[in-house]
Amino acid sequence: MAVSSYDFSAIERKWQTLWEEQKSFYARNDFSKPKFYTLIEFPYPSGAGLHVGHPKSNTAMDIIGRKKRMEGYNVLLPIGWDAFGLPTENFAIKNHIHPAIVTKNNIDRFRSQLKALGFAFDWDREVDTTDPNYYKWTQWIFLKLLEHGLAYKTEMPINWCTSCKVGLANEEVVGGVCERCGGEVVRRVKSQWMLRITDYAQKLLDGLDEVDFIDKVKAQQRNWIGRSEGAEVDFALEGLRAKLRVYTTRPDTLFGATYMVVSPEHGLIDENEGRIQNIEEVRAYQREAARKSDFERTELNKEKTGVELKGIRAVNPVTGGLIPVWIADYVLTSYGTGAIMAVPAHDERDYEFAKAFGLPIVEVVGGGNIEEKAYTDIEAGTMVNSGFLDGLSVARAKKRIIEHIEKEGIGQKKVNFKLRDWVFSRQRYWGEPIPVIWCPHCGCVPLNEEDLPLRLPETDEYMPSDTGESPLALMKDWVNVPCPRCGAPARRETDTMPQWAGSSWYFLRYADPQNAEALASKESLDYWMPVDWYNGGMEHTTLHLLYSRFWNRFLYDIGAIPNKEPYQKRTSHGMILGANGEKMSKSRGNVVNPDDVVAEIGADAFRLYEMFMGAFDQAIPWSTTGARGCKRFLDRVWRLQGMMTGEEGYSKALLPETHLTIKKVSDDYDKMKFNTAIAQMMSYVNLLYDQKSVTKGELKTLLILLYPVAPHIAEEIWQQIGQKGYLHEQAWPQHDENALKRDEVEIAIQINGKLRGRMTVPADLQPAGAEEALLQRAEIIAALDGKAVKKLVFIPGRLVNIVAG
RNA sequence: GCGGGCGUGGCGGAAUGGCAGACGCGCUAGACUUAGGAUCUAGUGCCUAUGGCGUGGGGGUUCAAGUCCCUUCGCCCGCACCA
Repeated sequence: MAVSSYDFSAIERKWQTLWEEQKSFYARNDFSKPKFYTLIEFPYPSGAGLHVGHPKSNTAMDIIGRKKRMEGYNVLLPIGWDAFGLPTENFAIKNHIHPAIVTKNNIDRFRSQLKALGFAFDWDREVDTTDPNYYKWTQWIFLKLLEHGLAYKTEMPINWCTSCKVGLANEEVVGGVCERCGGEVVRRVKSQWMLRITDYAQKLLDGLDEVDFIDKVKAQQRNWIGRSEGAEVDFALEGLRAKLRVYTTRPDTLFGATYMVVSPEHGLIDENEGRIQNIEEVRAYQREAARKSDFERTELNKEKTGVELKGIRAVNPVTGGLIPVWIADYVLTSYGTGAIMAVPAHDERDYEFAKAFGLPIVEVVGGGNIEEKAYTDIEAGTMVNSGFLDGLSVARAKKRIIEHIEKEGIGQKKVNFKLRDWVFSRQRYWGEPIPVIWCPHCGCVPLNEEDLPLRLPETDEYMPSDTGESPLALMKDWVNVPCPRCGAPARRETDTMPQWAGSSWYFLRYADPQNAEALASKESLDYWMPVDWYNGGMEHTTLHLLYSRFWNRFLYDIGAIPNKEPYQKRTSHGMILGANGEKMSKSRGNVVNPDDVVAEIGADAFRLYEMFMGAFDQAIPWSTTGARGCKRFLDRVWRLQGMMTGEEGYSKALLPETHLTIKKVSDDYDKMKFNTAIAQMMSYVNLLYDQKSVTKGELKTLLILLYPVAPHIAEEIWQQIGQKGYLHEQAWPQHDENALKRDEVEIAIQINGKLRGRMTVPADLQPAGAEEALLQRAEIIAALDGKAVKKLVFIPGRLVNIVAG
């Protein structure tokens, strides 16, 4: 072994084996100790193996967990596999290997890669979403949702990925294309299972006030839920009994509603086909809108299009005026009532539409210039041309008009959400079967709980079909079963659940992963939940995080679990970019393989570098030389052994710096400021090298501080210098505030705010009464250079600033 | 358009309103070496250098501004015809 370097591969293997044999990091079922539940997002075991992004999140929570353990907590840091899903299935189809085999191989590879990085996982609690003992409970939760009316099947237009041949949730369509494969997404009407997450919109919004999530995550969740307050108002239709109901957030502008618009899919057209004089034109417009994918429909949103429904006119309920009704695709069928009252003077879209089609624009809020553009300010402006609202502010007018319409029985206050129900079925093989049976007599019959799990049938026929029917439909033996209720011949549901299902409750299973009687025992949930600290990627903020909060809240509401919110604290790590500053991808050729890094510099240096690269939540490019620098630092720590004196305490010369290092590293770990914690340790080691010696006490403290980031080398040196026991059994060191104090400090001398010199003064020198003494100092007289002193500001320990002229 | 964030050396980045550039990378010179992606020592913001200028630009508050306020430019992320 070279003197200057340490044999990381032998050392890392040694400690990993020992930790595993001794189960050093397994959570204890000792419910009397204070607990701390740290969670990372369980990985999807893809064929590509571990990505450098995984260790970033894992190392961070490993550091937090190891430190908490040394502070006396019973720590749970579990790991598992989110293993159902399309990429595995696609790989299986392409290579003619069963998805279960592909999954097993991928998991094995991930497991060995993670073990090689030395994470302090509790490997006894591994969960796998594709294990029937696990998905039994995913299916059980589905049955509960069904029982409580939160799961339903309906015909609806869905987002259909033409490449994956699968329906997608709104959340899975990004920029008009499939989030997974980038394929074109079109709308197709299909019968789909849906989960009524919209019933939980308000609860999911309110729950955010109770948890400690980083602001960015809270903001994105609020944005996605999209609560708005307004009113629903009925507009009478000339000569018809039916009314046209609209939703508006600006009921105050009701007097300015000069026309109405319904979405192309609105029922008004079919119901009044005979009355519409230009029905041909209207039908053509509908066909055109239906043909467009959502992507095209939003892409082409620059110019407003639409057709007037000739023969249909509405009555403005406050002015009594007759106003035209239009059909246009800028009105969405999926939001509000699918119909709007258009107030062109005070809404940009209505303004644009009115200009395009020459519709009247009536100002009802004064303060803007509606000749130029719509006036949308709700803070300023006074009502005009609005009868009994004239002279009121927008806010007051809103209250008054709602009172009015409620009294008149033509509408009421209404809250709306942008959040849509969750499209929950997939027409694919590699997912949890939905445990219901369709009976010609009884309809939709849920399986009995004792018949769970409903296992995926063994088959080689798992290709998706263009018709959109699940491959499971081909398996006659499996599909055709008697109805559990009446015994008549019936068929199983052949759709499977989306990948989000298994990940929506896995954090609960970790509390008690072997339980066959319940998703987890009450005692274990009472003890472990909620998750104290959950770190994951920003990309899961609107999908996984919202879905899992929904399931957790539902399970709480039915009394299955003890806590409302699953995660007490949520943080997010920044992406690791390729060396060229771009996102890592195979096509860009800038992917860094963790195996290669571990082979070159070892797991400890790899972990250290990922924590040192920069602020934890920022996106930062990878640097191979930077990673080597971290290896260099560990070599320097290794060589401290040769400079060690036998003294158990701290040397006097470095006493303040030693205690400062304890304080800074401890505080910074807790705040996830890993980069500055490591920088402090580097500075400290540089100082030890300057001294050319280190006491045993100092080295021991340094090893404990370094241990959460670089556990293998720390344990090895600990043993090499003759320490008994293991580092993870040690108590976390405390700093002594008194020891931070120095006798003398060097402060800056500023004249008019500019640096003009330095001097050393007693550390306890206080501003009161110090001015005279300071002005006698030779350094200050020199810096003043004869100028007259006007004012003196002394900041102890920092500087003295003299205003002079 | 709405929401969130960012702008500091050649690079990654540090800085409770108090000495800008900690720490690391890279680079330069030297030492030790048969050798060096090893180690050690010194240096390294810029410039017309005993001084001056510097945290995207402009203005302001302050004894003191990367940090606070106003304004402007640029970039990134999320959502987006949500009435």
